[in-house]
Amino acid sequence: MEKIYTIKDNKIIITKTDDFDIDSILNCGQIFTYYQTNDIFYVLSGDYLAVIKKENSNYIIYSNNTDYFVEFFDLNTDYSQIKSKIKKLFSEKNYCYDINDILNFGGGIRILKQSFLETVIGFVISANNNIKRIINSMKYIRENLGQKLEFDNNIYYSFPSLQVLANQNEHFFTSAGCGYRAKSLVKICKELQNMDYKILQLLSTEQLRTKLVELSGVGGKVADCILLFCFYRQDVFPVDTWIQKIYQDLFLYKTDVKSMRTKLLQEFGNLAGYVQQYLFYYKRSNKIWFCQDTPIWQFAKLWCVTFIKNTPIQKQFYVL
DNA sequence: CCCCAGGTAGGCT
DNA sequence: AGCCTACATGGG
Repeated sequence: MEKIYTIKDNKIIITKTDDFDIDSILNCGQIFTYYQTNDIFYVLSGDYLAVIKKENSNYIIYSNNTDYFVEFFDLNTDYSQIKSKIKKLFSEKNYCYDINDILNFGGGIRILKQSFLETVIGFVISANNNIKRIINSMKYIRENLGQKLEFDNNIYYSFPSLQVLANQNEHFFTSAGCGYRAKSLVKICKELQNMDYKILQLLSTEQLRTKLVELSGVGGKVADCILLFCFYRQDVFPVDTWIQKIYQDLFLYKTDVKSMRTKLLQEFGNLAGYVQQYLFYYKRSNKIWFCQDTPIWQFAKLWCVTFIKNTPIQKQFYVL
């Protein structure tokens, strides 16, 4: 395997940018704690900050904990190999998606290894919510409960400890813009106090999923996100509204979420997690104009229906 | 003013 | 067990 990075003076230098695109990594919906000014990206995780700049076709990652971010950005995994496996898998099927186009667009995505607490809170807030609002809520939580820290002249706030979070009432989370999820958040912080990340890590994916679903505000989809973005389990396929649309594109029929998950898992096996991210990012970019549920598709459908309605011969067969 | 957003919980049959 | 719906809140 070709190493994609080197470490020099506490900086991580990413030299192979086919497999690392910071914009895709952050905007593919797996993380809610980052921001961007001009061409500089700031990524927050727990107590640490990473500042990422592009210099001479390399990425430079400055951080107060480089080892942490090597793990966080999953830099020791060979994504080229993963992508060629996915290409091979797609070439054996006849989906209407072009895998080369998908990987051309989002091939720089990496699955992050995020902190347990932050991932759980973030994805509980994510339920029936939009990404911008989730980001704002997470920011509010940091800025009101976290510690004020500084790195390289950048002021930022750490993510609060579980103990601090568990002391908050419903009103705090409502102020954070969490809406009706505030109740679940108060509950889950207390429930998390009886859980040990180190022990959870040892469980099988199915066992761990069962445990996570027992938490307040965590259903199947959120559990799958936690399994993927925190526990780095690849044998999960979070099914959200976007994946449901993708499912129809791929298999040409609708079914319930549980069946979709089962089918997608057997379709993609231990590549499921990666495939899910590449597909999600691609679909959400609105690059797929020819498949179902896109504006062009709906326009075409409307036009066809109108045409049939207005055709005299067809009129007698038309049943509302 | 409408609709939607990385769904979930609780009450219903 | 499986379906149905309310749920806050800001942005388009």
